[in-house]
Amino acid sequence: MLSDLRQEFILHFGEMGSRWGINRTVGQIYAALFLSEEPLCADDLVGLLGVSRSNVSMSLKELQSWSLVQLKHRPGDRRDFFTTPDDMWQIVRTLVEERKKREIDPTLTKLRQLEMRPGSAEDAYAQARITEMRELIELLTGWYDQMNKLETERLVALLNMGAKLQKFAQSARILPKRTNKTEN
Amino acid sequence: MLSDLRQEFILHFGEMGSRWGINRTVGQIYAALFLSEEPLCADDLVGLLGVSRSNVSMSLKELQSWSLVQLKHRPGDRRDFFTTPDDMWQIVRTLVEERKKREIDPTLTKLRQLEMRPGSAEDAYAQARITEMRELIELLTGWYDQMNKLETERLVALLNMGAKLQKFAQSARILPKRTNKTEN
DNA sequence: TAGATGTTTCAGAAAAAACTGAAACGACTG
DNA sequence: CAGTCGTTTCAGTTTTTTCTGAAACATCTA
Repeated sequence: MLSDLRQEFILHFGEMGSRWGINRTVGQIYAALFLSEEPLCADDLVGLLGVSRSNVSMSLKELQSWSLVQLKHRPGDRRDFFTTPDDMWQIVRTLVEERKKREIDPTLTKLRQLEMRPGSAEDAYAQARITEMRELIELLTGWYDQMNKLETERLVALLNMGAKLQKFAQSARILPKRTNKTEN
Repeated sequence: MLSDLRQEFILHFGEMGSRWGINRTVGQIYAALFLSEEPLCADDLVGLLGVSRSNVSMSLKELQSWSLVQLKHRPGDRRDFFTTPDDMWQIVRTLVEERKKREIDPTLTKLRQLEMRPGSAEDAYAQARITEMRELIELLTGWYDQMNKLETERLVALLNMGAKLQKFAQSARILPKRTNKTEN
């Protein structure tokens, strides 16, 4: 039912899953869908992966909440079929977007909240460190938002231009660090 | 011993840890070190976090394997003290580097290996998909390697130039896709 | 070398996460 | 409405991961 090639790919993503925050079955289901030209339904996955029906159901729900799978329907068939988007770039964008939402945004919120706190003297260093972290994250996410606006073609072109981009960076004027002093 | 502010930060990173592949104690220890102006020793952390000595020991080892903490020694004191690097950028670089090593590189290896396989007809689609994934990952990591070469100052300047970078991308010539045909 | 101080290891306990089967549910269909 | 087909939920079990305390180890010091 499943060629060695696909088997191996699927198992790899199952294992890999645990290094991310993803559980094995979710990883395997995603991998199976990714490699399948045809949409698959829950029972297909049960057969392919040998896990329980309910596990498949839960895992698909999880994948849907990540917007990583698409629901398809066949005319005259009540079952839900699933695929991954054809466009790999779309997949990457979704993945980054969702991870940002779940991993970065809550942290940013927390950091801002801690920063606001009227700080006792003993916390001066900690608060400075928190600010530093917040600023860095904002810089990175802000930049990411910019990149995300580009259409895929331009983005690919940009990524392909590693060397040229380096040159561009050379020309970038480095702004003096902002200090607390009011400099005139 | 631990102000509310720091307490909260530490707990947040403990929770957050699980969304990454990191366990709670590891996250908490890292957070505690991050906020501490002074290096801390294992027993300090036991006191601060209320976990067992051996847990702290294991977790510190884990953090060391990630190169996320630095060992310090005080003259005339046999104990190991730990800090996080002062430079946030260094932290980010390390983090990305290590995650790449653990999460991307093994996958890339596996993908290449599967791609080489003499493909049976039924695997044609799967293999095409694998190639697509491999190429995309290579593009992204290749680009990352370029960025990683920049000194921090230039990198920051570049990141701060979101808008300008967009314009730059506009000007980027979009190269025609490479095909198998030998074009003259 | 005996003792003091600090770190690491490891087998088992505790906690958390993943998974299952069975039952509930929902929505069409004759 | 009764039956069919498919999905979802959930209490309980299994598996995995994390954590602990005790013992082993290592190094310095009197």
